[in-house]
Amino acid sequence: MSGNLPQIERDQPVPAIEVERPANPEHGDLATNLAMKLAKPLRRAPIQIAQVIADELAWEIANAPAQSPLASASVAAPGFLNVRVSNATLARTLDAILAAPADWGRISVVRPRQVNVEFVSANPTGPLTIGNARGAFVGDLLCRVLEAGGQQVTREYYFNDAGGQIRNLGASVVALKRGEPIPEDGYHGDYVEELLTQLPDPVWAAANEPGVDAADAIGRWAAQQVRGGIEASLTHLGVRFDVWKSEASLHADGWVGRAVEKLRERGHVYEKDGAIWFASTAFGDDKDRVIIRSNGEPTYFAADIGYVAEKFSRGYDHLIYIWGADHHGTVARVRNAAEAMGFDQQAVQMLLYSWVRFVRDGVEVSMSKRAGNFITLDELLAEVGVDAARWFFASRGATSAIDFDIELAKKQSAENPVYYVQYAHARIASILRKAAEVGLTPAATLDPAALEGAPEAALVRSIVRYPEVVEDAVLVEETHGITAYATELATTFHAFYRDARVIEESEPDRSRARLALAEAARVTLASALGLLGISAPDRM
RNA sequence: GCGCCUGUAGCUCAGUGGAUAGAGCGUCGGCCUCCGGAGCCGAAGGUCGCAGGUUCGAAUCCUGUCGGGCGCGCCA
Repeated sequence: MSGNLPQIERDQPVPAIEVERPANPEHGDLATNLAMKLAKPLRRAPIQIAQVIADELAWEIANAPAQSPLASASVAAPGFLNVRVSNATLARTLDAILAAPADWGRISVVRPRQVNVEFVSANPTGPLTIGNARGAFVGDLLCRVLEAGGQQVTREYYFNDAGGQIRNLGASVVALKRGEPIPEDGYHGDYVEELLTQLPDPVWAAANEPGVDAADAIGRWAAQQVRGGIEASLTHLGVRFDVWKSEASLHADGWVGRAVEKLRERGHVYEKDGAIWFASTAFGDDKDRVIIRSNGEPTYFAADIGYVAEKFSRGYDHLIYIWGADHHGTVARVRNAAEAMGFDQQAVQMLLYSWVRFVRDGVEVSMSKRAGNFITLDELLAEVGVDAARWFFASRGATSAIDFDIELAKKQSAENPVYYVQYAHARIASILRKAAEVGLTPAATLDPAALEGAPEAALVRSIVRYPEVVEDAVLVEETHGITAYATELATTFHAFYRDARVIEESEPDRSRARLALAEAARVTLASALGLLGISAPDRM
């Protein structure tokens, strides 16, 4: 464009320009605000700049159509440059999808990292409840998105199986066993009675040996039982953890002590009122934090600090914590402690998911694990189904506060959008089966002319957008763009199905081209659902 | 009091400076001689909490303000 437009002065900052998909397809396949951004540095009207570029592109398309991926370029007020992609380009993309379906949607990795994602991390004092649900789904979905972006992800679960809570759980079981009332701080859920029925005689006998603290011993046994149940629940919803880390082991293996020592060496701790404090304010925190109590016991925060060091010792480039919004007060101190130990604070990040307000017929469900009135995660999944629950959480941003009406979810389960998407997938699978019966298979090489029809043009444009959707999801580390896209692609396919008859034995060429489009749509739906951990059934 | 999050259609939620603010559910009205009707088409429904500001352009950025949630332990 040097001949028609002035040069940008050397000291002028070059503005960031964007290329995007117009909301209105009539505007073209891609649009850019380039001309509007250049208006100021070039001192020209945006519409004029856009026209010069559009003319140049049009000249290229006319003179060397085989070299240009575009079919046309046009200008719209106040200075948008809109282009249309050629059918040949689209046809080649479809060929590539069918040739290597597993690679479709895979994006190029900029910088592969080892990432540790810690989530759920509920202590084994009872089964997982619906209160733990969002953390489980948000964490798993984040891991899937990170993996889609090429990161090496470790899913980690942190728990305390030795603290006062565990002892209280043990005391509750002991009381039931002895026919005594459950103590003040004890647990009352049905699962406590179940634990009692599972309690093996030898364990009970050993707990009652002289000199043994029965509540403590039974608590340790119960925690193990409960943890097994938690693992089973998580497996059921499709989340497997690579590492289960016990808080007690951090102390036993010396990580906590060494971390405190490290902070001391670097001059970030001091003593006051008989306790040892971490000077968190030096890193911008509101107040300093106790790490060793005046009675010599380390705080929970001390274990956190040791855990950071322990995690980094395993070679991770990045630590991510999935926490409920109520933990935001602890974010700064943990990151500050990491920095104080010499780690990069940027390498320690917390994703705070907002609270889910569980509602039944418009009335909030109040829960207390201790009092025993709670809904377990297993019960929720039994009511609404794993796929529907996954979709529910995947389609909402992690930080938005949301309502979950259980009755509504049950009522809507048959009309849940997840089934709409799965139905589209099953429908395509059925068409392909039927086509194969009459000897029709998807075309391996698509004729660009086959994409000229309106139904084909709309469907192919929806399909080829998929990698951008994945890239966006990786970038923002959220999944709701994927659910929205999958819904849109399903809608586009249903419209295609209505307008374009796929199986037509009298017109095998057109039929095979449409089968190729249908198959590409199916591959894309399966990939999008798979990314979310949701099944893509061939029949429903 | 201080800090973080949040306010978009009847409901649940998208929209990370661009064109006419979208989806699902719900409501109303249509569509089965034909590849799966768990589908399709159409309609109604919005002062983007409010008020200023920045910008060619603001739901989006800034300031103020009102409402909602959460956090401010030698608890875990």
